[in-house]
Amino acid sequence: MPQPAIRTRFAPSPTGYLHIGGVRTALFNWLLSRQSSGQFILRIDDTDSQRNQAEALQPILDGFEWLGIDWDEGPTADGQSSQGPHSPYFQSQRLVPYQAAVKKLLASGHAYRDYAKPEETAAERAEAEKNKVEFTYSRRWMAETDEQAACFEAEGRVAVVRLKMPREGVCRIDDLIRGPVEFEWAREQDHVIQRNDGTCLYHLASVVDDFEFGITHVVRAVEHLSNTPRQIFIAQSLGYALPHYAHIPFVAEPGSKTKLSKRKIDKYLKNADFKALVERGLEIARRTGIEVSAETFNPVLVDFYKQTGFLPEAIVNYLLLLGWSLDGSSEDFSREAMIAAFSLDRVVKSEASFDPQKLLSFQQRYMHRLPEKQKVALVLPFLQRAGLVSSPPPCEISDRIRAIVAAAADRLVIAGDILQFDEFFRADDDLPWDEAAFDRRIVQASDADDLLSGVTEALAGIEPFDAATIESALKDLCSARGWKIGNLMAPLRLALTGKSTGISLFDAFAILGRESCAERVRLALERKTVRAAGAG
RNA sequence: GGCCCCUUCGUCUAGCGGUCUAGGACACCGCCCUUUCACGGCGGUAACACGGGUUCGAGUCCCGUAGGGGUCACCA
Repeated sequence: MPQPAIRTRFAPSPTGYLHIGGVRTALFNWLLSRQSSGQFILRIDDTDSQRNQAEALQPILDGFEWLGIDWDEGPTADGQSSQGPHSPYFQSQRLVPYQAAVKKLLASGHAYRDYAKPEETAAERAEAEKNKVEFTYSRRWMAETDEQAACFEAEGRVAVVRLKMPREGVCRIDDLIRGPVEFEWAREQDHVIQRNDGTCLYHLASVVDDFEFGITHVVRAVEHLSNTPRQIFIAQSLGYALPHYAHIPFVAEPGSKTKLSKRKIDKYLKNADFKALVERGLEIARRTGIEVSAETFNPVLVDFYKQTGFLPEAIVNYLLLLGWSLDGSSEDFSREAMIAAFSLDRVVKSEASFDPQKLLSFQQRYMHRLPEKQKVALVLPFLQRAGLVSSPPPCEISDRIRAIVAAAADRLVIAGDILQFDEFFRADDDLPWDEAAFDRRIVQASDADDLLSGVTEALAGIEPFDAATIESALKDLCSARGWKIGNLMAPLRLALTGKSTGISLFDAFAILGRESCAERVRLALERKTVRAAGAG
């Protein structure tokens, strides 16, 4: 039996960035629409901002595109216009239907013109606060007739439009995730729906749009649960059929239950895992010449993942499981699988905290499965941005990248990690030395000279110059000279790469080639002499 | 503060009255593999917030308490 088409929406404000929690909300909406062959709509909630909108919207659109969350109706990819049967999808361009709704509400007596000055309502609030009683607006400056309005206007007052909320009874919401939730109408305030300059506010706009766009399911974060009654009041007063509501828990801070916010980076940096991820990203950014700070470049924002070379599939899979599960053990979901399996009734009710390590483990899994060819394609732009490889890459460099990607295997977790293998793309005399390790294993090691010169001699006779042959040649060398292979590895790795850890050393030999290896060993010995003299 | 929501290992979660001496994943700790670092294999530590009910029987149902969170704008 075909399911009725579900129309869902995600409504970002153009803030200039895409928040990871927002992505999860969007993902749940998207999934729901896709499994019913319905539509997912992107609506831009910009009733408040007059700022540079296109610019602030672009990162959001780009983020969704990168993640593969596509929308059927909403802004065009460049954010300049709308596409879809209910265009436009920018709230800033929908003043006419909003004002029509306000007019209707006014006519039916569900709203009224209020001529109070902001300081007058503020004073009423303060009074209620002082007396420790619940604030209920006196409606003293309410105008229900034109006559009353004229009177207030004669005093030089200007009106806003407020909802005339019920003052008895309860509002019952049958939430698809939380079950029935009740609110007393009397505790609701006469919310402003139209400002004194004629522009409309979010709640009114949102309800009108949800109706006009034919939204069947409003799936959003729990922080909206307590303002659902006023939206229901607006919808019912306008004669709209109510959409289904589903309030999902928000994404919480690492190790906490507080809502994840991009403003509290300093706090999250105290979490070791979060900090490690940020630093890893910052290092990649530094090497690729992106000017960023932890403020604007961190795992709360989607751009971080894009810029450091995460796989969108891994992020989406991780986010799917943050607050939803199919059963106790299924973790791998392809796009098709998650569309088929997702359901609102298996959304967890409590907040889920963001865990950078678990995200990383998903990334590792997806990277592990990625065909080598795709890994190479993923990694190349990072090398180019870092200035280690030209564009387009010379043929022999492509081979080298392929070889390094293969040798790096699972050491390459995010694409930007390729920059840890920069020594393979540098000139022999341009290695970034690990000074401390070099001093300890080569300068201060009495046998380093013997070992390294021994290798230099052996190098010439290795044929073919591949990892397996090199390995057996070096092992032969060791047994001939009575060395332990373990003692040889550390100084040799340092000489060849400047580092104390990395890919298999035999692979490193083969990738660098005979001449480079010989040259690097020679340079290391030369460097040892210089440093030993300097120390003495 | 009022109202509303939430509460199983450190974290994400399974559990819809008996099969739970609570299962899986990440992390962590051992061991194996190994030239380093990873991967992998094997094993281990670790949780039902508390108190009352209901019931033959409660992680599972009900009521309290505590804790956590959200929300109370001419923001969205």
